[in-house]
Amino acid sequence: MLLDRALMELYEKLRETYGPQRWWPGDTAFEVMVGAILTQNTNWNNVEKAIGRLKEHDALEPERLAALNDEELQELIRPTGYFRQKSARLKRLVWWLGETCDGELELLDQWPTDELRQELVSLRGIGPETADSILLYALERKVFVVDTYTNRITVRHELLDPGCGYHDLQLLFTDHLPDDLELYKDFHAQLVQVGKRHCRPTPVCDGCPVREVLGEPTLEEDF
DNA sequence: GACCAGGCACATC
DNA sequence: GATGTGCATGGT
Repeated sequence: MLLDRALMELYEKLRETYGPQRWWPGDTAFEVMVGAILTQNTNWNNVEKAIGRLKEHDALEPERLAALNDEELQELIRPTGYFRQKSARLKRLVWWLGETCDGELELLDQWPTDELRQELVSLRGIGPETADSILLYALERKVFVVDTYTNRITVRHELLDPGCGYHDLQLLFTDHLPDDLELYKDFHAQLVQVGKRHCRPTPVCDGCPVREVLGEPTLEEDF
């Protein structure tokens, strides 16, 4: 079908432009989960600072992080912004890990993806994107991650209507791409790369590789 | 100084 | 169900 081809062409173009992204950066599944929360509406540079501080304090494993009091944790993650909210979100994630697998993340391998996703989004502070990032990059589940850039790109190029929901965006990709975990991982990463450079609230169309595949965007108002 | 970042929850209409 | 607002630091 037409969309299948267009999406794969887009992916090939992006990969050719930016190279394989090897996402998610992080040494352990837990580090990936922590990063997924810390990066909410936040530049990755700031997240790296916070992760580095957590590592310095040996706090990048569930038990050690749980042992920090709120003020200590907030201070370590301060560079990411929203540090009061995010410290609570991290604490809730760690609590949940304790309840479900006693902090042994390998035990989550037994769980069906749907159930894991339901559990994750039921935690306050973990929405659809954060849950899916955790599922895809920390737990290696075949889930396509949708973010602001994915939204802008598809809407500006009229692949979907403005106002489409998270699930609609997800289906656009899962319905039209091969069932391939590594493709899901790298495609999302590529969309972020091109998004940062070209798909900002006010588009920076000059030299955008997306245009070469999907044509000129219809210039909607900023979002 | 303004704009923006790899969101989410909650209030209000 | 759509729309608006608070959360907060740091880079460009």
